[in-house]
Amino acid sequence: MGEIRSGRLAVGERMPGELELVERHGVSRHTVRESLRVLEELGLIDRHQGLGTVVRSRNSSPSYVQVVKSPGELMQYPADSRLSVVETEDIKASRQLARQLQCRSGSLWTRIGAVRKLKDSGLPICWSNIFVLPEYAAVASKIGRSRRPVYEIIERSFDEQISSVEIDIQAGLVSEEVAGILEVEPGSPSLTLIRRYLGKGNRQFEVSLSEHPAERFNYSLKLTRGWQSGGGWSQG
Amino acid sequence: MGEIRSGRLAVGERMPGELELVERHGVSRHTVRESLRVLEELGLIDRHQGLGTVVRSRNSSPSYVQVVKSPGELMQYPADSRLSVVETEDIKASRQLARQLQCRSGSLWTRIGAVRKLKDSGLPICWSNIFVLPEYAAVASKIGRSRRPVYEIIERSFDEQISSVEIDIQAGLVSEEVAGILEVEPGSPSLTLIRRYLGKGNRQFEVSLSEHPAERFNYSLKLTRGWQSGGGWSQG
DNA sequence: TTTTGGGATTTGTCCGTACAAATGCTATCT
DNA sequence: AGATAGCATTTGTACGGACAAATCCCAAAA
Repeated sequence: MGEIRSGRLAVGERMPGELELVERHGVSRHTVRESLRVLEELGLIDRHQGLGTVVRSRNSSPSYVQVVKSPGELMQYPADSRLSVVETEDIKASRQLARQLQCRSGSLWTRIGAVRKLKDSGLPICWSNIFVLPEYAAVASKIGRSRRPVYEIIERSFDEQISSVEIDIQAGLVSEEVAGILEVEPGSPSLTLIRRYLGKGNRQFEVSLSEHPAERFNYSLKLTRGWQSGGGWSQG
Repeated sequence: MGEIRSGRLAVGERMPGELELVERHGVSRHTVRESLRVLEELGLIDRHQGLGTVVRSRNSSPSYVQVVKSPGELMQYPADSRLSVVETEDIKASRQLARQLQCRSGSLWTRIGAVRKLKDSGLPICWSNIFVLPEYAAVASKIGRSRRPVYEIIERSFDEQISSVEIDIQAGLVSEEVAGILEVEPGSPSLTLIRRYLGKGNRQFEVSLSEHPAERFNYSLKLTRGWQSGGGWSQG
């Protein structure tokens, strides 16, 4: 019933209108519309009132997805570890820092220097430079009071909601500055994570630069095979 | 219009039938059915012909997803780089190696040692120990002949299909053994990726241990907010 | 020449009808 | 008591109709 095929049309081309498909296939408009709805949900077509239906893609594609319940899961720190603030300051991003933060040179941030330690042993597992928008500077006083990640404290304290997270992972050597805080030798290997949190309007509201002694932290991810169907996804 | 709420019913309970909802809300059956279809696609209800509609869940949950078209995108190497085989051998996994490969101690693998270099300058960007099942050992002769990743060569050459990929990321220092091949000082920082590829029946068929000089490689990922809807996902 | 308004076309929303398929319950038969 | 058939209920599929909203094109007016 109403087997609609877009195989003969190029991507970007206009499909026959609903009423033409009704005539052509000898089915009701209801049936045509139902078939088109499925195709749209599969991401194969775009439908526009007044304009018509355009081919978007010839086939739906398999993909691979990693899914986490919350960005907090991305941090992968032990539950019995705590972040405590060491220092804060208001800064203007230098060109070099702007490159790391992926923001405009000269833009204003509040920097919060903090160390994360295991609760029982006091072993430090990371040193973080957390940059937040100045309008969120008050978050500094709440860090360490709860186990919530910083971004989440911001979400709850201000009118903000995460839309995406970007993470860069690099290897390096612990500098003299940070070696004492982390209780390691300067020059020992470290894993650095730069996490950029984007909120409403895709505005970047927090960037965390976290350096971890190599033997105290590593990072894992898992992706499973899934299928894209027009703005939606199914896991295989 | 046909605002259907399942808030008052427990999971597992039967919802009012379509015709009852028609009466109750004073809309047509078409409208009721459309609303129920959306709820079903969100995974909140299960509908059964002759039986009725059952509540499956109270809410759909937000999540965060990273989506890539193929596991090849995960490798993040420059397009103009090539992998070339240096050595291969059949091995039995020691206890230490088994821990890294996450396989049984004593299990058999074919190890393929290979270096990845930039094509033009010949600059080495990574040293890989690639472990494949012995039945896939013949893949070694195909590496370097095409730009396809190893797992994909295996997929195409044998009856295998990826179901998931697991990646561990660690920092360390380049050893004497590998320093010459990578043309860096021993003890300089490196980023190591352990990639485990699982195929049919979730059987692990390839594990790659790849070590990169820190300044020649880093790793990025991006997750965006999405919604789970009963076996499917939508990006926010 | 540019702008505006009207008409044609197309998809979107909601109404109604009819019949089929699936499920469960009850009554009757063996 | 167990099996079978019929009926009621419920969802599934497809038909048709009417009107609204969005888009584009063309002709007329400024």
